[in-house]
Amino acid sequence: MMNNDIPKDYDHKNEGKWQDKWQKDKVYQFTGDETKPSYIIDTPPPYPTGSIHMGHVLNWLYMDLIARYKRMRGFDVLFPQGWDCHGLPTEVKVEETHNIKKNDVSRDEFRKMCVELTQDNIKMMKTQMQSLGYSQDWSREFVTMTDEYKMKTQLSFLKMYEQGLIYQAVHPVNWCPRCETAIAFAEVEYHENETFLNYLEFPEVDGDRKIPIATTRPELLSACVAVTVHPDDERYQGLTGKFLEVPVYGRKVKVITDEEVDPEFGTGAVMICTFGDKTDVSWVNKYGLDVIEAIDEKGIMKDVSGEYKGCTIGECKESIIADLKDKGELKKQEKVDQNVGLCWRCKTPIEILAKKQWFVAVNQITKVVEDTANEIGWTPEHMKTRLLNWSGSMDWDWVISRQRIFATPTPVWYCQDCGKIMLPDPDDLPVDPTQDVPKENCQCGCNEFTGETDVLDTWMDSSITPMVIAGWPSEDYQKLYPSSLRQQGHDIIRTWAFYTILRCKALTGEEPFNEVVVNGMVFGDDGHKMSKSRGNVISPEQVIDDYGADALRLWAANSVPGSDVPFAWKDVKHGYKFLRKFWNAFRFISIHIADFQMDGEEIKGNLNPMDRWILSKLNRLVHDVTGDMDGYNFAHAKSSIQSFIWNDFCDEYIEAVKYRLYTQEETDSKIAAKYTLKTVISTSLKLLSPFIPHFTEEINQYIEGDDLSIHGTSWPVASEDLIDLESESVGDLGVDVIGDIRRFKSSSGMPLNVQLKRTSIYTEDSDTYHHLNELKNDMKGTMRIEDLQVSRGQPQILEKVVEIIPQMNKIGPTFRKDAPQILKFIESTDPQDIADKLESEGEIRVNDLKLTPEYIKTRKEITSITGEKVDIIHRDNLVIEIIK
RNA sequence: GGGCCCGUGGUCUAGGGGUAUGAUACCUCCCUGACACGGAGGUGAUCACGAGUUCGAAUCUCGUCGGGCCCA
Repeated sequence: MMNNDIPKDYDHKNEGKWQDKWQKDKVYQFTGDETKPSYIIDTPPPYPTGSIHMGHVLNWLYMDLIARYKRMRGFDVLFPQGWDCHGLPTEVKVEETHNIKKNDVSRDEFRKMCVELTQDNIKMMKTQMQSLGYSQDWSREFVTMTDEYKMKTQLSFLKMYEQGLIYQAVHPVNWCPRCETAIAFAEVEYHENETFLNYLEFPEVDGDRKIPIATTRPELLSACVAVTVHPDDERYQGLTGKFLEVPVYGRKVKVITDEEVDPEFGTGAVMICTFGDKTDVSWVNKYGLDVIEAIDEKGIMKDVSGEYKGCTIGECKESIIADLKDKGELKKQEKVDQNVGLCWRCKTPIEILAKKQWFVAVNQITKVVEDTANEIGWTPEHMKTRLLNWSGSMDWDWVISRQRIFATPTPVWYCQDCGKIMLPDPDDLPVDPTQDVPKENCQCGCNEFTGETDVLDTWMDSSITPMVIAGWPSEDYQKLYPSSLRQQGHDIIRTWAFYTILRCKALTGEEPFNEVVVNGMVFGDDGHKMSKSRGNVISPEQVIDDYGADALRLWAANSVPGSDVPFAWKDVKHGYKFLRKFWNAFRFISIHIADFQMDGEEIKGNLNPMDRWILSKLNRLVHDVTGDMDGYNFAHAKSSIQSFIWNDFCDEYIEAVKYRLYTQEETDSKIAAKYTLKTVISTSLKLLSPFIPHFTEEINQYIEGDDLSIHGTSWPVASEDLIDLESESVGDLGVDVIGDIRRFKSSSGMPLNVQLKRTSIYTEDSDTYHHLNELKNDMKGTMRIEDLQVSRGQPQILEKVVEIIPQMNKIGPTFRKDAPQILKFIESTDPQDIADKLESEGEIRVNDLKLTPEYIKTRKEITSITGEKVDIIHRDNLVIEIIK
């Protein structure tokens, strides 16, 4: 050890140096040579936005902790990193950056721009990830926009199509008429506004009744396919199954009933259209109603609108209301509030259009997904319930078509003559059907094809990662499949978990991962999920600049799977303080153990009581922390280590060992102290290394040199023989008595290093007496006591018992329902009388109950002092008498 | 509206039938030969509310209220 090189302060700016070294030395490389059992992490591929956020920090820290821990436990760990590239935000960003609309350039050109942007974003995020010290094996990086990956996504499409799990059908989608694209629910922004509820009348076809209908969307009259009322609504009894005539268009529509109708709203009779809102969609599905398309992709009324054909939606609405008014068919108008869905980016009201789409037949295999979910271990367990509840309530299949450009193309052509679907040969993948053509003619003889322009949902890419990282579709992918672990945030359980289990099970017949660990959300200081739109974001880089990655990691590690974590600067600062504390302790120790050679067994025979105390605690710590890591209880692991180092080791042990280190000769006691210091430091460094990899590496170089990374060492094994409750209670006694005297000095204004003339400790308990004698040197040396006496018996003072403290944990189980009698007795009797009686007779009869000393504790005070002026400290079964 | 989770000192948090753990903030004292970016002590919680089970409930049960995530 080169102690004179150790700087006075720890500098977190060195973190980068270690990160570079780890990369250079390939410390985290997966070997795959099967000399060790493998442990595979199905790392979620983030969307390359260009910057990582606190959610990533938390999510990846869990994976990194597990990866590092498993490596040290002897596993060959595969911790790859991928990027889920495809998606609308990138298309939007490219349009903004280049100031174009995507249809202004060729699909290919547009895609190229997206690829370039994504490559830049990946590069930035990769740098950020490395700056946090995450131990991914970057030689295993995967990127979903590459040909290699697209080939896999398309192959998975073909295989599921062959199995009948992918099909094409007409389906409603959210559509932005301005952007001319389908958008996901997540991309719909809801906005409150006011509109008119228009009251019309639909005459009965075979009768005289006129049914009042209230609608906010009269422009969709042409697309009206039914009228529905609540089954219990007395106003409309006897109407079910009858036909009504739609005003203006004269078409006949049936009356149906449904529980979901709110009789209080409007007239209680609702017209169902294609598609006024989401409820319309569910009714159309539920009752198999017709689909009449009145609005086209640009938001223009179609032929079925009759005279309004060619109008915009707004124009049509205006005219139709005016015309109805003229004819006297508009009975009244009423203002109502409505929640209208807008396109998140251009704020145009969205429409629901029916489009031909590709689907994954979710409903066919929900049961299989559920069974598979039950075979996977979930931490926390209740996250599985979320998934099961979700999958049980799926009523639509999964729409995988997207009307976009930057995504994996749907590998399908349509014959221009007969419309037959043509699929590519698996060997030719990946294909872009808008550019490539099928190798063979259609069965009908035609060789003209239209390529599918719709691309695939990005979840089609990212739901096969466990297979991809294992090398699928190559034959030997099963060696690395299924993954050992998937780590993910709970906000997207319903997408990633459901889709991944579904797809992997369908394609491989096996579950994708053995275990799932779910992390919570990171909250900002407003108590909400940290997000750009809420403006409560703190960037990881900001924290790393000021306090370093390790301090940030300590913040994130102070959490457990499933629980949300508030971000707080003070927690980061606290982590930083801990590093400094450890650094200083290490610097002190290094002075003393600079040339110390460990040569085990002989030293172990010479251990002092305080050595045995700290070593027992250390080994118990190793045992506990190992259990915590296995159970993913990171917060508990982290705080136990931290409190051990800070309180037990620094505040107590080091203080109690100083007097031994300051002796001139190399006594056995001094050697034992050095051995203990070095053992504690080295072992706790290893326990901490997954949490604070840079800091522990920095210190490790001073102990071991920089040839061997601490991250290549193995996890400490608890020496059960050193875990000894007796040694711990002896040491605890020493810590307590030293603490009492330290506090005494402090409260009587004495500097800690001033000598005490004489101190006597009295006890009547023979074990305590024995233990105090063992600890005599430590107490004397640590507290600078000139003359320390340990005696059996009582000091020559008068004392009074002022309180009897009932020990509920003993009284309760013994006396059960009689416990209140005991408590009442204690409360109503003079404490001194109780103590005296117990002292003289060993028991007290309370009615028929026998109260003995083990059920109580006493608190005493000195009432007067005899002889010399002394100070007295009471503690459990001993008394300390101090003469300054 | 539905599913799941959570309400513990000012703030954050541990525990999950026996009188509440720690951190932070605040106050007081102390420069002790690693660390004042440190140490010692202190103030501060009827464990969201209400009922029930029990000798005993923060803990179990039911209900109410409040919050979060996801979904409609």
